[in-house]
Amino acid sequence: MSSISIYESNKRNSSIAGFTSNIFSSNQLIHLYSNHGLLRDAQKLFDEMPHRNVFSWNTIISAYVKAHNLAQAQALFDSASQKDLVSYNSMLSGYVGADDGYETEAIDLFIRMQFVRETVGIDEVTLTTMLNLASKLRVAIYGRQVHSYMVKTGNDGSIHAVSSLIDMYSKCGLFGEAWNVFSGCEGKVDLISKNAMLAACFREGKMDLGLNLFWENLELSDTISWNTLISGYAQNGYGEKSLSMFIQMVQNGVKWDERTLASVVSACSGLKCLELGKSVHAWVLKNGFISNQIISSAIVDLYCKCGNLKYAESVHARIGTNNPFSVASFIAGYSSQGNMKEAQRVFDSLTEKNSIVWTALISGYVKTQQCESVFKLFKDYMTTEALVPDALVFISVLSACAIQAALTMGKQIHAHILRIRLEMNKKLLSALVDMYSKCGNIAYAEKIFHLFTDSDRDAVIYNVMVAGYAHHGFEHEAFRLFQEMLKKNVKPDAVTFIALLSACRHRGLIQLGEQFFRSMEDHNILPESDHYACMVDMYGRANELDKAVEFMRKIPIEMDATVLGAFLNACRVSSNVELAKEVEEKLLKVEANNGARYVQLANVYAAEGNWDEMGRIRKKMRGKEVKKLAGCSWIYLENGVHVFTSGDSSHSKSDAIYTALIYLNEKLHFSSTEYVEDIF
DNA sequence: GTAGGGTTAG
Repeated sequence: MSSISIYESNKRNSSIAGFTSNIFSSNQLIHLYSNHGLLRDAQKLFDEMPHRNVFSWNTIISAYVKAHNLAQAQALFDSASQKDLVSYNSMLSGYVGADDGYETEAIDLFIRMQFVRETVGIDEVTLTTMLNLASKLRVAIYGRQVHSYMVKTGNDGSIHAVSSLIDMYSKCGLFGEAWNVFSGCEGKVDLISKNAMLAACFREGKMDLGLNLFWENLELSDTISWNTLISGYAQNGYGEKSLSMFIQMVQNGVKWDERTLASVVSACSGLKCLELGKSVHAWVLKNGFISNQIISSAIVDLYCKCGNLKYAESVHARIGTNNPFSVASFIAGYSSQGNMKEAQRVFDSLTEKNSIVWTALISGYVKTQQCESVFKLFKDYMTTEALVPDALVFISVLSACAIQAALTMGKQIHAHILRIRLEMNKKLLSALVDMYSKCGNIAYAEKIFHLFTDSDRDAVIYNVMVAGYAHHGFEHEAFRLFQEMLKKNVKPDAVTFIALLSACRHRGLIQLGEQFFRSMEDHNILPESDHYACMVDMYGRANELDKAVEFMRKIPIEMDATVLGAFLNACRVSSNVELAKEVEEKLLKVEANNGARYVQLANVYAAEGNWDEMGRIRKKMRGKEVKKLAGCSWIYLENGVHVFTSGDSSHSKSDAIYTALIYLNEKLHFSSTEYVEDIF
């Protein structure tokens, strides 16, 4: 109604004031139509204008940019009889803000602007728009170049520039640079740049820094600031803090919106808190928020994370869309239940696949240790996907390489990452260190570890390197690095101690192991079953069954198969069949379907020549129809992977292979004899 | 006097 009355008054004005006023009011009206989504009316009015000025052209171009009709915007831009810097900037922001696929056009237009710089010019709007392109592409070198361009042309001072720079550096993985920009303009920080810095802190996992920033100047905060905190905590795995921030937000009388709600749902999923999630779901249904795609896909994710895929399917079906985010949740949900068939099915059902679903499926195959499927999918991803390569995909594939000890593949992926100049973030570097270490190349792992600057070294990367040293038998290096970690005030976590305790158990360093275990309390880390299992295994390997028994008595948590299995091993080493029998019952209660456990049990009895007991276990195994997967070795050749089990003769060239093996064995024998002779 | 650029959700 309001647009009609303005149209009426516009007609009246034009009859009084003539052309200039007519152009002015028409421009305003076009803008108004566009803001209300009435693009046809806007176009009609534009077409009917007897005279237009540069504002008319810019307004109609922007109208099409806003409506995401870039083809039409571009056609108007190309045919416009009057063009100025605003026309260029409007078109540029259209390309940059497009959902996908206009990056080249944006760069081309920016280059063309360099040629008309004398007449049209380039200003801060142009450059902040280009910063957006850099953050969208996550390519820090572009962002840096634009930043220096801004400095050179004196376009880096305004508050618009500051928030864009913070956002760009943060999204490109350069938190330190973002912080430098922020702290370099103290005094004139506004709400938006503060919010950008808050988001940067939480993106980097620096929650305390973000929280301080938030409370320091509470007057300078709005719904977006609160939303940033609530979602930031949820995304970093602090569901409870996220929910308590939401409560504080309500208590402070701050208006919340749909984004707040989406984050609250995601906090519930993180906590696997089905009850609370369900009540939020009910509330969402009652208040009509279910039509919001992001909220409803967050609810789908909630049910998937809680393992209730039936509920998730029904919510998904009711929304009835092709939403890639919900599909990614299903893929993760089915993967965590080991059901890759269903995961693959929902993936295949999606017509338009984004990086998120690719990442979800690939990491699903990694979790279920189906590495060949990972490599095959990765090939498809690289050849069919026109998207910006996602670091998370590379991280997943690198961990598949680590599982398979596929060094050549890992090296190729590393080279590829360098070639496409993917920004090396911490997670990617950690994945590389882990890959090289687990593929047996500790020297390369070390090299990459040293690429981390001191301030970049967090607990995760230290853990990877400490574990790497431990696995390669360099326990002194592992302990040294742990000391360094403490000295640099990096807080060790549960994983750190698993690495340290493993180093001790492999070397029989009982006293040191006990010391590490006790010191966990000083670091406020509660031992988990893996730690207990490490300790039991340590005593077991050192033939200290008494100590293992004593330790077991003190374990305050319910013992799972890892701990019991370690104890069983200790019984085998100390040839104690009686205790083995005791633990057998408990072990088969908690893990009745793991074939490997039966074999382990049978081996304990067999080692003592107790064939009756062994036969009994074998029978038990048959009755339960459990199988143990045969241990195997494999080799990568040009045309793929070849898997061998002991005494395997199924390979088409097995005769030739065994002949070569006999020959190699002889060679090996000779050389090891020579080696021994050298020493003595 | 009108038109273009900055922060938060799955």
